[in-house]
Amino acid sequence: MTIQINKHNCQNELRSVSLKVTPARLGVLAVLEKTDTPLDINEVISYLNTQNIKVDKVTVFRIMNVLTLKGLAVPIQLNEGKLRYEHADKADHHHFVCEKCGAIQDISDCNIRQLKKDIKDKKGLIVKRHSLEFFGLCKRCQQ
Amino acid sequence: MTIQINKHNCQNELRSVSLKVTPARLGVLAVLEKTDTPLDINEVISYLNTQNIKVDKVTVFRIMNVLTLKGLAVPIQLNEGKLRYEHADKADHHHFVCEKCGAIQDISDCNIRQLKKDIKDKKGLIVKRHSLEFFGLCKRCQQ
DNA sequence: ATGGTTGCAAACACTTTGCACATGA
DNA sequence: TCATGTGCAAAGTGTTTGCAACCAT
Repeated sequence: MTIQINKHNCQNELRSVSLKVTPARLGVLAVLEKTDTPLDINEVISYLNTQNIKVDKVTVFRIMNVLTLKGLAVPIQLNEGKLRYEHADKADHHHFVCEKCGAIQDISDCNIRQLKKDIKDKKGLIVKRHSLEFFGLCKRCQQ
Repeated sequence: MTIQINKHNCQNELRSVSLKVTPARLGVLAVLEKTDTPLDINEVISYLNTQNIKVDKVTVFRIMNVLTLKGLAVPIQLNEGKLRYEHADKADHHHFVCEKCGAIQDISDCNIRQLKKDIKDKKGLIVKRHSLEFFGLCKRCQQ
């Protein structure tokens, strides 16, 4: 049931940006939708495999690029030397990365609007997007 | 004259963290000190070449790693798929990257302290460092 | 003298590209 | 049907590793 609904949503998302509906794209959108932490390419592929969707890594890279281009996915970088991706609908927050165990959790509500305004007023720069990531120790790793 | 002073400083910096003083390391520290924008490995090598310091790329990577480990340099990532480095003494600010021309400029005073405190109080996470980068259009590219 | 440092070759991880084949609309 | 999407091979880029030779202390 839920799967049907999600699948339906994903189809509409793809059609809304003039992309053809394929199993690989549906799977990628579905996992981005159902997952809370940003995923890297290998994690996406693992998920697709559990769903019996067989995709080449290159294809996933291409899907991520086109989803990013169309605004359905957002790439983020957590200083790992690789990109992770989130569903665009969830991308209005930031992340906390535990430096010890690598756990990633969301930090919402960064209230950075004022800062952007200052940058425009004082420096004349137009900020279109920003990245803000925190690194430290999660609860468990503090002990 | 200035060069002498800088060289002297760099030597002291290296000794203060128990690193041997070598031409390559002196050159790297010098360029990090004299440059305002964060540099990638190739830019560092180009500079070293202008100073007639011949170094292998691998060596520069190793120097960057050890300087980072010792706290003399700070790596930053501007969503380019590669690292840039700054001298640690200049690393208490953030950056603005023009999405059109690629120009990088400093944004100081991010006043993010309150945000860190909130994260600790509300979520119990200890933030040791953060990255905050802005992307948009610089003055010239707005026209 | 000797342990840290470097150069070179090779490997590694992530990502992109070219091209022929396959597939969705 | 036909533009678009995919798989496979290969290449590109950034980075790390192994090892022998080198050099700062």
